[in-house]
Amino acid sequence: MTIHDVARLAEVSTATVSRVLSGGKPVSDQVADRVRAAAAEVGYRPNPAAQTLLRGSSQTIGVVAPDLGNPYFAEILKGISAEAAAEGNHTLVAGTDEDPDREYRAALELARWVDGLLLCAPRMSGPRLKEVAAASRKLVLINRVLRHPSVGAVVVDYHHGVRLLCEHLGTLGHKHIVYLEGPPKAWSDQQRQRGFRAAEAAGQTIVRVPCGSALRDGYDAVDEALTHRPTALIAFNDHVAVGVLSRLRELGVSVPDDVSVAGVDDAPMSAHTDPGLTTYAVSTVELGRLAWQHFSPTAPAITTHLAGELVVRASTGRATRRRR
Amino acid sequence: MTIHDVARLAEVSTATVSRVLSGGKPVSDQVADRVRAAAAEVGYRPNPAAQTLLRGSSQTIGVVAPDLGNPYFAEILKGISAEAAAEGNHTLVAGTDEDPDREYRAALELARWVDGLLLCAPRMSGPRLKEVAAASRKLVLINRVLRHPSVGAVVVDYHHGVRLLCEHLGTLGHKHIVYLEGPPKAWSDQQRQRGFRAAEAAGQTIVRVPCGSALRDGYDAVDEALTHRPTALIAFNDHVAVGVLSRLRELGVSVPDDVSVAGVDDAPMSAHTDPGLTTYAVSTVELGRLAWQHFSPTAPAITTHLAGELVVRASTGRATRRRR
DNA sequence: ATTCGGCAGGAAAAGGTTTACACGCCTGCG
DNA sequence: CGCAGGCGTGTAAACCTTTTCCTGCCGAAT
Repeated sequence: MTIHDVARLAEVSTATVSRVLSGGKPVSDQVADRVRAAAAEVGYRPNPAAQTLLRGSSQTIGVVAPDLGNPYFAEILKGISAEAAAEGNHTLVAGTDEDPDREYRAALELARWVDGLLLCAPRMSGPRLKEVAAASRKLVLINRVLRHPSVGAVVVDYHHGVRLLCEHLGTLGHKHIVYLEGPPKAWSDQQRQRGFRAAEAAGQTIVRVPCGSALRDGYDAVDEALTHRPTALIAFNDHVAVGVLSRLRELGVSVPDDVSVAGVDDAPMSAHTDPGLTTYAVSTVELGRLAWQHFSPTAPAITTHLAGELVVRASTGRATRRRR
Repeated sequence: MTIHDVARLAEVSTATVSRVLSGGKPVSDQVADRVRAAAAEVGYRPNPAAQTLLRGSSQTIGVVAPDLGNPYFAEILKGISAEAAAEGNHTLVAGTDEDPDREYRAALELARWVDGLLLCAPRMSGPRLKEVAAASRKLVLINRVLRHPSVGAVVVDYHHGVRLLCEHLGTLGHKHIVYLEGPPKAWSDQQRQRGFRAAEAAGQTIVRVPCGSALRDGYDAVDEALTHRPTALIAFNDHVAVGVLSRLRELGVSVPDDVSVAGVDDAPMSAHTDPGLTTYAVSTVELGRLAWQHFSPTAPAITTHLAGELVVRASTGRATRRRR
């Protein structure tokens, strides 16, 4: 089952077998046919480990994400792995369950294997991130920036997104808004916070309630959020917002009549909730495509900014007087 | 950055370095410290390709799924990769976009790399599946059975699930049910069909409407489904059912007052739709755990059956007279 | 005192592939 | 007719690690 077996069977050298199958220098048709026949007969396929060892490239990229169950990351993974597969690359994946420490270890571990590493929304500290950058041949970040000469990134402009959402709500008369915060270490949460500070400067009241990034987090945070008597809720992302809608329905709070709800990201299901979710729409397809481009050997180590757009659906409406 | 550099720096042989770092035969403390210091100084980490070549094992499993964006597969991937990571294994992933041909090629490709291959709901033909089984060191299937002496599988009892759903609907007086079919090649769809045949034998009328496995498929299939004037709809899975609910809402069809809706799988969001989705609940955590167990070298090549349970939520109610 | 056993560490092979270099033959040109 | 060059093929090195086998040394036992 090795190249030697094929060579012996075809009565040629291993070099010739390699040339026929991997296409190097020209080989006479007669010999090539014999080799191909022999290879087919024993069902020969080259050993990838040996190829990797020699070439120094595994034709593989690594993807690390905080939560593979989150549709946002699942979509990104789907996109990037499709792009990779189209060019004959493989995708090695690791979930970290939002644990910065596991994330760090997983990244270092994968770095040795892969040609390039994609870190989705990394939570680890800056110094550790630089360590990972040094350990990996190519590092690309999604939704995190890092001042480093060899690291590419593609980030969504959440600052802009939050401002759009707040302006939209402002136009509808909302002055008291609760923001259900994402994971504390998340860079993308900090970007949203910047947007909220701008909204505060513009006269809106923003109350921050700790929450998280999962559906269940949103569901659980609603009760506390309502104690602040907001006229509108903005969730860290759409996944959270779905949980929020669900809990509000349970409590008999009407959306958007009693309270408006908005999310961020435009998850696939967001158009299908009841009511449809107003959100800041980001194309995960585009995100995956841009991230993939950063892996090209010639790609410059720059940060690409990706703007989304406001999608208004039925979950936001005119502000009514504060409840209770 | 190779073991030779460390050996030279510590003034020992490469064999000793390997013994210190990978723990083989005993090494004197004095030498061991010198090696560890040298390794730390140059930040040495063994080359995984070389280790793989030598050991014949990559400490990696491969996962192939029809659609990584489908929460069902995303959850399974999350579970299996977590299990794998806990034992120091990596996860290589490939999406196939429901294309049996790409699935076949991806499986063969991955088979050379990995210690074990997990095929989620494979759509490829039986003969091809056997080919993949022969090419891989260990093959485990999810939601597909194959008569083969070395292939393990874990399958959900969809036949049972559909019968439970139909009985539940029967109790509520439903006699005219539309089933929104899954992908034609899917084994798990055929299992559901068996369940429906049992329901037909019990006197219910089942009309089959081609649909698919994605949210959008459900949304698109509703209009045709309604032409059959059913009192209840059963979707291939919950993902599809969410699309169904959305389209019904758009059409002003009330659930469950005008028509009942049920899904299969109990996706994370199913408890949070409006109305909550009646479904046949399957634990993806359990599914992942069982699949992982099959990768143990001592695991027998058997098919494990996993039963779910009926979860009744608000989307199913008493049958009313047929609309229109 | 000599031999044997045990222990620490070194040399070298094996794992499978690709590719630079070398070699031989044939052809074409001087 | 002789030499050079090109084409097709073989040989062997390189990629990096682990592990087997072996060597040399020291202490203990006969």
